[in-house]
Amino acid sequence: MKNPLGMAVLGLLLESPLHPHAMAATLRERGMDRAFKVTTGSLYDVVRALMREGWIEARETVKVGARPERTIYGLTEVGREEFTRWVDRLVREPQPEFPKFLSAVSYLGALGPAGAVEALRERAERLRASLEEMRGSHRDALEQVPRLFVVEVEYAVRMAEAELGWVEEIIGDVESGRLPWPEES
Amino acid sequence: MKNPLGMAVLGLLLESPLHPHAMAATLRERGMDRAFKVTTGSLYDVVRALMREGWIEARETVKVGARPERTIYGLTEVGREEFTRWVDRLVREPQPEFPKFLSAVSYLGALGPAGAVEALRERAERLRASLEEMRGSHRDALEQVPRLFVVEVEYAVRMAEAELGWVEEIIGDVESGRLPWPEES
DNA sequence: CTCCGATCGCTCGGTTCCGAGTATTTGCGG
DNA sequence: CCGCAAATACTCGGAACCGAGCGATCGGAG
Repeated sequence: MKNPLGMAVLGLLLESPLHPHAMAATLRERGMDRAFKVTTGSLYDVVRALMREGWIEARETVKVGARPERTIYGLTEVGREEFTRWVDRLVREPQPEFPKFLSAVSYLGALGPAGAVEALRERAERLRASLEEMRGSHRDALEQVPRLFVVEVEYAVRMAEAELGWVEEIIGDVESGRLPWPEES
Repeated sequence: MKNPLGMAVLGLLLESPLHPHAMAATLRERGMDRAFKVTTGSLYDVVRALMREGWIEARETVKVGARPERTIYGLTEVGREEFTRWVDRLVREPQPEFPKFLSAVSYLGALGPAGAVEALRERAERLRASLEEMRGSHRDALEQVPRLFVVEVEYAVRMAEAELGWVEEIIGDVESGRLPWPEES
């Protein structure tokens, strides 16, 4: 059980039993697909895995018309406990992560001073746009639900701001010569 | 070609031809394994993929003693170009990422106010430690190589600082009641 | 009433990932 | 000079991932 999508599923079932398709739909409706990579294929794999572990159980399988059956899953007692344990662990222990931008920055030199500035400028622009959007949906959401259910957006905003700040600073450093390009390249 | 490890490989071969094992060793020596997930299995897969694309080519296969053969790979002209294109793309376009902490924070509510504070405290502690370590290795590295080759550490530090700041703030908000827990739970 | 696009709900299978295992060689403490 | 840990170099196969596809149904425009 590594896939965080499993955590999302447990979190949903905490409220009420659901069938996989409904899980995906709900997750997307609530905008949680910004925090969890929800793809149909993985979802069914994850549900199967949660079954194997005994953290969820099939409650009933309903057949409406001639459509594929829907199997409705609910949380077990163990699942309820494991869910909190899971959240707790991920909050406590920073995991080694490998964001693509970190990789790219490791080879920023390859772009040359002019190229680097140009590319960073475009990133900055895009970051500003996505920040605007996040702030908007945060405002909207706050009118519907308590702040606690929106903290993850606040976190995302904060991180994006930090990145934007850094990008802008580096642009300045390159242009002012505080970040020189060594020789060749 | 999705795996960023491929980018790392190209970046290394830019300097000189290498065999896979040496790539892994060099990557780790330089601490680049903080920016790239370097696992042996994936490495050989990635190298094979780069071959398929024609971005690298086998230069020679040497046999020393009775050890497994080492196949030494070098960059092609195409590979050199694709490398910069790759870096450029990743710098320009923020990719949707799914850090585990973001997932966890989405369900912070599940821990209850006291539990959340406790867990966040521990995270803060660990973040401070890892920041200390990063700052140290940044200082050390700066004495050996130009700043350009260490910018990715500066980025990592900046992001960790932002996260730490946010975590501390949330702890404060929970304790002061600015982030209340709605009803039950 | 009939056609078409959207929605429903899931399966399938090809890629990708990656850790455990394998087999040799070198270095070095005793 | 013996033995054992560390380094050298890669292979293998199971697991995870995920998008394309599939077959059905529903809603509503004409």
